[in-house]
Amino acid sequence: MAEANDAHLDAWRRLYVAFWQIFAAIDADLGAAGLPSLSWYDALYQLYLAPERRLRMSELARSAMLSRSGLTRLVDRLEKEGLIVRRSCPQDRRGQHAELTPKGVETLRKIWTGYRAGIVRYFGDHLTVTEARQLAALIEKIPLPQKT
Amino acid sequence: MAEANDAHLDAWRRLYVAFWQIFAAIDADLGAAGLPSLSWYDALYQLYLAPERRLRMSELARSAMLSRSGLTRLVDRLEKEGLIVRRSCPQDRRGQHAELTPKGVETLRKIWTGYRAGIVRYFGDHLTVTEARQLAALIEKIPLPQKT
DNA sequence: TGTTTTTGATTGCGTACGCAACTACTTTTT
DNA sequence: AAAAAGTAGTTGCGTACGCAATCAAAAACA
Repeated sequence: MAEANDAHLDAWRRLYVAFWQIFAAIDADLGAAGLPSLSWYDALYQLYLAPERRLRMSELARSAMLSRSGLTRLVDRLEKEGLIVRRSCPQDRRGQHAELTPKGVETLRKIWTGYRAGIVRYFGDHLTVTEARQLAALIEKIPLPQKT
Repeated sequence: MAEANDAHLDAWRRLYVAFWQIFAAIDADLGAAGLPSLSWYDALYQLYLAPERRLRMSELARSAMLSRSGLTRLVDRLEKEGLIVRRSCPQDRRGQHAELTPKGVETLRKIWTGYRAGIVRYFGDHLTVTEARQLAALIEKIPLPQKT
């Protein structure tokens, strides 16, 4: 294990504060614009990326960074709004697919418009393209923690 | 407003995913070690930094990035554990100070031990000192959002 | 000075989340 | 094939949070 250098701790602390503030500012702007929050975006976006725009509940939970029970409730809310539908999975009768509806795609686009504006305003505007690439490259050096 | 360049959006997305995963991993390790979570650390640490180790409730709410009501409840829990005490403020009889107790300092140190280990493990170990400084410098370019 | 407005903190209420227990189904074992 | 173990998703319960309403005290104003 490397030494717990001050430079690392300092970098983490700055990142921590900046991230939370930016995140909160973006989410607040979305709310003020009458748009759903980022947890909805994350789930809808993962479905949008998936083949046939559907995922098993557990897969979606992992990619949306939620517990399984948390995801069940989030899917309940999304389904109540007609943004997704549950479909029982033919291969495994225990399983469910969450599938994006056309209305869900439309909502995803609306959220993205506001989300992108927030990213630009609170983050992108303050970095050049080169700096953004440098930042991305630094982040890429950090492996995602393994769930143990 | 600058153009919403792909490099910026890409950098944000990587930062977003990495931050959440690291944060969740650290918090999970703290929980597994029987230590309080990072919201406690944040509040206790802000008090630790403050002159006479006390702050007005509103000040603490801002620096701990919580709503006032959220902070009231957090302070309730911390006070119940004896980590802080409320003291009514002589200058303003509406006001309260939250003041760190010796037990609070001790708990802060315990959390920091685990927190630092998590930062090292999930973040610091994957960057050189130079890279950590570069990352900190990039983050510093981004101003904290103004509360509007 | 008395009244209105503002401010600091708390409380009621609703929302979102995780953990552990549960149900239903599948896979493995014997 | 029957029993045991494992897995997918949901539900009960407890926790943490924000918003809006509230109360007490201070500040601004008349």
